Amino acid sequence: MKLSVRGEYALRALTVLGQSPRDAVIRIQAISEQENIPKRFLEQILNELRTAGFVESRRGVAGGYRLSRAPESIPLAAVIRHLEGKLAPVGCVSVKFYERCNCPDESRCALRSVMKEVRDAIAGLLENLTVADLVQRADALRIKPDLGLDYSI
Amino acid sequence: MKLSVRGEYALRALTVLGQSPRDAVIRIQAISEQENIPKRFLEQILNELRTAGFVESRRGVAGGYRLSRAPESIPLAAVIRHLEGKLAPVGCVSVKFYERCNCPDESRCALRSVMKEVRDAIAGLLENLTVADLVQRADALRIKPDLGLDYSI
DNA sequence: TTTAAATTTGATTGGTTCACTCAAGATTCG
DNA sequence: CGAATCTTGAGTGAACCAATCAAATTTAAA
Repeated sequence: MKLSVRGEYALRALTVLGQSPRDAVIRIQAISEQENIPKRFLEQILNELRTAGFVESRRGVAGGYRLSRAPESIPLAAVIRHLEGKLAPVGCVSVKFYERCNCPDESRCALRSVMKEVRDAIAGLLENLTVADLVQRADALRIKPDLGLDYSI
Repeated sequence: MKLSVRGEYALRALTVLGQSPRDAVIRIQAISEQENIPKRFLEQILNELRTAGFVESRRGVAGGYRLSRAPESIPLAAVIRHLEGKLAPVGCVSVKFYERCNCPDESRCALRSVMKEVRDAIAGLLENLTVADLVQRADALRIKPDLGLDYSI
């Protein structure tokens, strides 16, 4: 899997919506500023999320976006599949976006058998994580930031 | 991670080389025919693999390519990193190709924490699999093909 | 020593995707 | 009305991808 900037912005935006009260609508402008996402680009992305059914919008002066379902029922895998396509590293091992490859015999392709494992590892994680998990992690990280690889010698 | 056709061809070619006696050189033409890879493109790819140190070549009428190290000591992760770049789905969680992202605070980014897990799952697999595993699987699959999703109702 | 077979090198093509911008329209509320 | 917002579709410049091509170099065999 590879996440383009578009997909990254989408998931960050969904996290913001998930952090807000369920019925409140949030303006694009607000998300754009808070998350440092180009506004015009975010308009486009939120619109895709709307047609995909993840969010709903309200127009006009008191308009904005909100989640259209509970954050627990929006798996990250579903969002990524809508915006980026397959999770699998190659088409010939994708479950939802299968495409035949040009190797002489797919059923005896060693590379394919390895890539299947990679796909399963990725999908196994992303099917079970939802927007609610993103929200929960954001909360946890607010208190205890992940300093990750930033160690000093 | 995403594997482009280039990387896929590279790994298939390495598998062929791994299947042959250690000191034999194999012609591009032969690999191209056996694996159904465009010859001109394969030339370019094998050349990259050579400059990266995975294979060595012999020129002239009895020329060809062979692995430059034992297949057990060529991890798939190393090959993919050379040809495609990072394994991680986003730059901000990549160990070898880190790049800062534009989120307001990386150490408190929920998405980043999720993507880290994805990266670890991918890298955990690909660091431990080598060209020798590809060869071994190819042998196993020759006898017992993987019929995978091709079930009939 | 000639010649054919092979790799080597580097340029280039045509197509696609990416990240982003812009402009004009539609909707809602005060 | 009019201001703020979403909606829609088009368009741009850069990068990337898969593949091709031409020419140079190397080697072994005849």
